[in-house]
Amino acid sequence: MKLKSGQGGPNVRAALLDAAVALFSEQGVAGTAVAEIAARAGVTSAMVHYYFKTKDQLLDAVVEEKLIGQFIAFVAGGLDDNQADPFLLTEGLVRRIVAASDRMPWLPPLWVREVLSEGGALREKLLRRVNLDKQEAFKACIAAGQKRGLVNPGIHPQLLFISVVGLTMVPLSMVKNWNRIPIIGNVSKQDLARHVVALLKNGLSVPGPASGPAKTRGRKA
Amino acid sequence: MKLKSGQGGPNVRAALLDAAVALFSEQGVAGTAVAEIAARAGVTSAMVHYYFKTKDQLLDAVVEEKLIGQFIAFVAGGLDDNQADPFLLTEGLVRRIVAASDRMPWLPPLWVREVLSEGGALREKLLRRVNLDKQEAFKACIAAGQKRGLVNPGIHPQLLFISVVGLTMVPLSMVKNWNRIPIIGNVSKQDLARHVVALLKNGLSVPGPASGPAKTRGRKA
Amino acid sequence: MKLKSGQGGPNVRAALLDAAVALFSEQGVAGTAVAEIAARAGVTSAMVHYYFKTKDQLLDAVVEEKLIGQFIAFVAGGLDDNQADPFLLTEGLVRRIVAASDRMPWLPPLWVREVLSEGGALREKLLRRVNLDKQEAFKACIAAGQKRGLVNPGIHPQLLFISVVGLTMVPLSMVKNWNRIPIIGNVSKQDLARHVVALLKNGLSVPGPASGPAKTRGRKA
Amino acid sequence: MKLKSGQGGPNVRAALLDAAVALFSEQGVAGTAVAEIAARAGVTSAMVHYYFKTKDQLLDAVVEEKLIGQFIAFVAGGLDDNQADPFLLTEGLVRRIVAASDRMPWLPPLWVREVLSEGGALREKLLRRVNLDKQEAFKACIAAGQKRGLVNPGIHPQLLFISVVGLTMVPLSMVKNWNRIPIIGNVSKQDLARHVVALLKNGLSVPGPASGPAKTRGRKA
DNA sequence: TATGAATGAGTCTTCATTCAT
DNA sequence: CATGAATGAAGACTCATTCAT
Repeated sequence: MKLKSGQGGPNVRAALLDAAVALFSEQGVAGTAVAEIAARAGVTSAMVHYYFKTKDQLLDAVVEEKLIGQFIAFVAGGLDDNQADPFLLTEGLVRRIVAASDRMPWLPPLWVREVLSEGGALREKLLRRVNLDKQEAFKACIAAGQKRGLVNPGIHPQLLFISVVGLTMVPLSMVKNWNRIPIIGNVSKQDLARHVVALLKNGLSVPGPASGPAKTRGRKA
Repeated sequence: MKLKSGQGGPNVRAALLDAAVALFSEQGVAGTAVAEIAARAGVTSAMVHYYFKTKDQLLDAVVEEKLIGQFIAFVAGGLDDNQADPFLLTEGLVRRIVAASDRMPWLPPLWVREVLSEGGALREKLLRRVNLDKQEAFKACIAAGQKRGLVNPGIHPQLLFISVVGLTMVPLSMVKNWNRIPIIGNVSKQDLARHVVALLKNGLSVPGPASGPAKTRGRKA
Repeated sequence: MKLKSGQGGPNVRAALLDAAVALFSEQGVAGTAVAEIAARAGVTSAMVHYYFKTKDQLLDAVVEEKLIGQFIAFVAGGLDDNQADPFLLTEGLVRRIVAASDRMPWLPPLWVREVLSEGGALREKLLRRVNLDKQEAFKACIAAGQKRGLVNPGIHPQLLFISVVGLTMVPLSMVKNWNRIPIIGNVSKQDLARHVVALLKNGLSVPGPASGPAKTRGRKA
Repeated sequence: MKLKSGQGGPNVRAALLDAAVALFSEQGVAGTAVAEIAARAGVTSAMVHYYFKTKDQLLDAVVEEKLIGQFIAFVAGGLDDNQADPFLLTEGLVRRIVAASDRMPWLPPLWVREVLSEGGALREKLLRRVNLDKQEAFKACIAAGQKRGLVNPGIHPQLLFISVVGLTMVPLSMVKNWNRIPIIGNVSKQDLARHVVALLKNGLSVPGPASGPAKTRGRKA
């Protein structure tokens, strides 16, 4: 795996970033030594400082190039259409996130631990850099849907985005351990996508004439 | 803040556990030095080893006494009734979790980072000790509801529990930062509870005669 | 084994000294924590300081009461007679040392490590307190024997005492491990005593008229 | 004393090993801090871990490179000849050990404290690695001598090797303090070698026609 | 007497970082 | 570009010692 001298350059930088996200995903940022990242990339820890100066700046690069440039770009890239329809937009978001976790299996654990968690090592860095327009548009789309009477008025448009994230990222971050947890057992990512889409699309829809589903089903039947 | 002698003993142990969960919640387990915990409790770091022997055993105590004894006991304690009704059961679960985060504000960030995250410092410890019967019963209740035609068949009973956790814990873990995130802005925990309950109860209900909510809105309009 | 309160007193002090020599023998002085000694005696480490003030003063007590009062007194006690005969004196010394190791099995390892070793924790303390008259007398007896033509003139009277110590204490300090060392194998303390006595008595005797023992014994016979 | 860069590397490793054996010899393994070793070699304590990873692995290196590679190799190297003659073999062993203590003055105290002592820090490590063939051959040579009627039958062949060690190592380990001990006083290593050789060669020889030297001298005179 | 609680100093070890080559 | 060597700061853990009760 070691890179031959003379070619290194950009290769090494990329290899270091890949090694970094992989290890951060498995062990967390605080639990990963710079030397481990270097070793996984087949170089010395001094090279990490050569390319990124400090561990903190390596984190900046991870945020910029991996989280924003790779993950967010991928997810946002598939949402440009259908911005009018809250249901299609939401479904698309879910499917893009699940699809992203196939290309970037390191992402969900890293995101849950270092972005979603208070005090996560990447949280502040990401918030400072990321463009929230897409989330703003998502919220607006939901809110508009509610005004048009298409969307369940009990939903908080501001909270739906984070709900989607929680519904997808948390299970995806545990994907490797699903079979170890008896309650979850044998489910696939496709099962997860279907489950979340079913829950969200039905949950977003306007409740039927009977006021509340829980209370009224009895009457219905 | 220093404790006067005569009250030490058990008090200090409890104070150390409290300090530990607070700091773990803010900085993560790996990012929290034993000395910080001690300082927050007003004692020397040697006292942490006096009461817990090692940092790892301190984590054991946190899992046993705080996560299981305090949080899980509290949440599970409120679910004994209504086990027959999937809707009431789910709503109750959500409300207990939100209520728990009032009494134990340190919990959600700690849970997201150290329990939900792969490689989280408390994950394995908790899985080894916790009793999963309640989760099993939850899954069974949902599945039974589906068989009786009361629950949305698109739902995966095995995934609903983790969905509830993701829907609640992730936003709750960011509660302190809600106002800093423009998209979320000014919402309360009560708003969150209402939102999640609305989403889940409607999402769990059986879709109306029209096949899918997303496809049918057209007709309405 | 725990002592009931109310009786403690001298019992505890003695138990602590016993525990100390046992542990020092097994783990060395530097490798033995005060708390271990206390635990072996069934009390708290604070009691060690109550009875001996500091670890260093505990060492003083070990030297005074165990090494001098117990071991040296025992060995010297058996040597009062036969001071005239170098052979009997030497044999007696060997036999007393071996006998002492039966009553005080902790002694040889402790002696080798902490008295014979340069920088041993008890070395200086012992040298400062011990009365060397007996050793002086031993040396004188050997020297006198040489002058009378009874003792091998190749022997250094000043070095014979330490030779006896080395010949006995070193093997005795390894007694527990003899069977683990294939070269030594199955020998008893009695075997050791016989071996050392044979070696010393013959070694001390005046070589035959033939110049070298190895080459000439043939001729004699 | 600090080493200028450019010569570092292997030099520092060797300097650390030298510093280690010197300090272990003076203060014992348990009594020597890693930082002391580093300081004596003119570097930081982190360098000890750079070269040896842990203190325990430093001990492994001491055993391998200093005890086995240096001392045992030196002593065994001089014994290849004369294996047939028990007297020459024994004398050679003594002289090699004494000669070794000139080149490696740190050895005898280290050997007595950490190899001969039960629970010594290097004891187990050495026993696990060392080749005991030479000792086996020594024992066999003595035993063969006995069968041929050349060697004192009172000697235990299995115990002679450890006797030689005790006779040499114990006094050698105290060499620095000889003049402080009045009984020993002013003797040189050469005196010691002569004394031990005289004692052993005569002791090994077959006792004269008179049954026992101690009992018969009376008659003689 | 005896203890539990508390501390401060010290030890081993890790790690981000630097630098000469 | 790339490395090996070196460091300083920090962290977990141990331990002799003290003291109020």
